[in-house]
Amino acid sequence: MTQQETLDLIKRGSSELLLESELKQKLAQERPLRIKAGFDPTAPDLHLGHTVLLNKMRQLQDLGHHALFLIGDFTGMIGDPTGKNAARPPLSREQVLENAQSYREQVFKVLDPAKTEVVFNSTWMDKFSAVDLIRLAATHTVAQMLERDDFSKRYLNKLPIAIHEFIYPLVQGYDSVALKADIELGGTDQKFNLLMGRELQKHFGQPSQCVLTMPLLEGTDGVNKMSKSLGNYIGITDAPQEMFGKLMSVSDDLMWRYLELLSFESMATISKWRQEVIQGRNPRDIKVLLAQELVARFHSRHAAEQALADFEARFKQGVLPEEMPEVLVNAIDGSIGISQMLKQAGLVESTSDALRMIAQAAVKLDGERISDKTLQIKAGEIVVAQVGKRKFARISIQ
RNA sequence: GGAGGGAUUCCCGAGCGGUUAAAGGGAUCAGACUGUAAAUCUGACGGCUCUGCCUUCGAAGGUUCGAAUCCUUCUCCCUCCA
Repeated sequence: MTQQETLDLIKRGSSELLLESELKQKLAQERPLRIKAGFDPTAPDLHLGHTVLLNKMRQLQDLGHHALFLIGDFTGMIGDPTGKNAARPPLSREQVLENAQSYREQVFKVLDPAKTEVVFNSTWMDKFSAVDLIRLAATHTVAQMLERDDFSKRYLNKLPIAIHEFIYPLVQGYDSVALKADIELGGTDQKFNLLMGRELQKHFGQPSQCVLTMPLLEGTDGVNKMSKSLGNYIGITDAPQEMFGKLMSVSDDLMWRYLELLSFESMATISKWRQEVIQGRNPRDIKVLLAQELVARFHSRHAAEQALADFEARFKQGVLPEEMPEVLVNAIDGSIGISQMLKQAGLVESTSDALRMIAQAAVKLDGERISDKTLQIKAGEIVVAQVGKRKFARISIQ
């Protein structure tokens, strides 16, 4: 592969590469480059949004480079920055380690374990003294900090910015110094922090890292970036059926975006599909291909086929899914009210919610629509309950 | 240190003594329609032992027959001056 080809491969799907000329020089050294990417220790459930970045990291590993999977436990232990969101309780050492383990399990579905080093920034930050920190802070001015989009917006809108929030980018940047990173990967929203790494490396007499930003993947709502807290995510540990279903529920427009950022199909194939859809092919068919590819990647080929079959049976023919949560529910005096049962089974949020769902004709028991909200179910019975289109449970009454 | 402004249900945002579980919008959920899509239409959207009861309007007290609305103290945020 020529250097240009390598470079094109690295840039594929990315949003921005800074600076290309420096990366060329680094590549010319023909040594494994140190690829850094940082992760928050608080959200151990990886979703497809994370995999955009991880796929790129994997690609670099396949080119022979060394991945540094950084868990920001130091920053995580400080807690949530914005006073607006209810203060997030700082994580304990145990929680951090637990989360890190969970990361490992998930991340190696994408990354090559042999070429990955998992590191924690507490390793060096715990040794930082107050003086060190002040010196680090002295490298930048408030005006420079306010260049960050997030800060300037909040400043303009008269929203609070806590002092320690300024520390975050500095620490993140310093991580690059500590790790002697050659390239740092991050979402486009991370650009400021990534550039901070460049500045600080220069300040500490190191060659500056290159910065490769990846586009942010929109969540299933098609608007906001995929995130767990917004509930618009598809987790890589989601069950095959769930993953399949979530992918199928994505809008047609968003489907193309997902193909571009998540599929390993060549760009040529994807544009061919796009052409076919313009000529009348049902976009649904393409979505099936996407859903199958991803389920197969995170589970298995078999699971993907199973999920498709299940999907078709359920929604084309209205058959109940084969697998659903099994729940035990306790009756009182030999029977239980329907709303109580649904609540205990976790199909609705509250009794009131249950009553609402019944009033809205959303509840089915063994396929029969229920309209009687005072219905009692006897102990010893086993019923298949459905609320809405997607929520099912096989409930045993005790 | 001084002066002023603000905190409303998931979010934004009305309300400024009773008709207010609290307008409107967004998000969400359900039903219809479909390709479990989008768009659209309809409805729901604090909790419960549910024709009634209980708890919410930053927190705690107080005034009142009655408070999200008035008073006091406190907490937090923003702006300007120093």
